[in-house]
Amino acid sequence: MRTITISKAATKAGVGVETIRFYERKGLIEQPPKPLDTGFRVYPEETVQRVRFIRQAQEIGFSLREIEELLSLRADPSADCSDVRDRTAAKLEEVDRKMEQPGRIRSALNELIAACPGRGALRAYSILDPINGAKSSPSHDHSGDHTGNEGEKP
Amino acid sequence: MRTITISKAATKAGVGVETIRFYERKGLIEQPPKPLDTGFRVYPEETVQRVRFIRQAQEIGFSLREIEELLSLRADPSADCSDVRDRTAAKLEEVDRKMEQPGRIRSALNELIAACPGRGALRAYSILDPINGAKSSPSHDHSGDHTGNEGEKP
DNA sequence: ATTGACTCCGTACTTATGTACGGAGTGTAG
DNA sequence: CTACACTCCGTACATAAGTACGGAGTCAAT
Repeated sequence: MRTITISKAATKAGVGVETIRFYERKGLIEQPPKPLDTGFRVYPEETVQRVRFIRQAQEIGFSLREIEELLSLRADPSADCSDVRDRTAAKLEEVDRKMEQPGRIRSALNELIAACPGRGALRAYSILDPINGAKSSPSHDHSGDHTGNEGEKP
Repeated sequence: MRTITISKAATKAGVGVETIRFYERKGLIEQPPKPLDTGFRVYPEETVQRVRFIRQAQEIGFSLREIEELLSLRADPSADCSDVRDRTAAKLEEVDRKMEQPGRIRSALNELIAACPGRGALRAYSILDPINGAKSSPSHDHSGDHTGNEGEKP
């Protein structure tokens, strides 16, 4: 198996050496073997993929703790399968929930682009409008919305 | 226009009072008028939507700074439309990029669920495998991948 | 008018996620 | 063998995003 040094792994994964060590301390990547003669870490190439996964998962709003959970999901003969399946399904729901919002933002941004160059766009138009389902009348803002979540203290 | 107090706004938006004040300091929500007699902030209901948008955008990995940019995208007669359009298009790309990764994670999770209950699953199977396009042979791992990003220092 | 909830402000504390530093050991090209 | 890059470790520093605190003013009900 080809192995690489920490700086090579870091470069390939697009992070700093310190970040690798940080993830190691956090338990996100396994302590690599450190041959006794040198004491230097040697990494399998797989580690690079792991670090890249971590960065990408972070980009879409997963915390390191959540990413650790994602990475711990494994199906192997020794695992409690129904447990793994449950936790995986939970994560799946989370991901699905995460995908809804970008969709809304996407259409809002598209509407914004569409609204912009048109000379007829007389009223101010922000990204929040399509999201909130704004009416076309700027004044007389009947904002008594019923989006649930009426947490008024008793 | 119906107005509400800070604690009501916070409750409706599902955040703490301090968070509202924090967003205000950061410029994410406009300083609401504070009538001279009382000095207490009065919020339009719209603020609640704005705060909710902020939280949702955060969930999918936007920082407060990025969210401020999103919120500043407005089409109105006084704005430089082509500029707004460009910035909006840039954000749109960013959102699209963000949506790719959850898709990959989604299928990886699904594969994991599928692989789990099957008795035939002899080899360990983690979320990284489908993402990295793992082969079925556990040993003889030819990991010389060419995912670009060869940053080897000269 | 007193009480209890709410508000103000500034400042300090906390958690997550890295980054940087410093001094010592290691490995290698010339 | 020397110079230079790379590695080790622990600790300190940095930034983002809140969260909590303390003392003082305000409001609404009793």
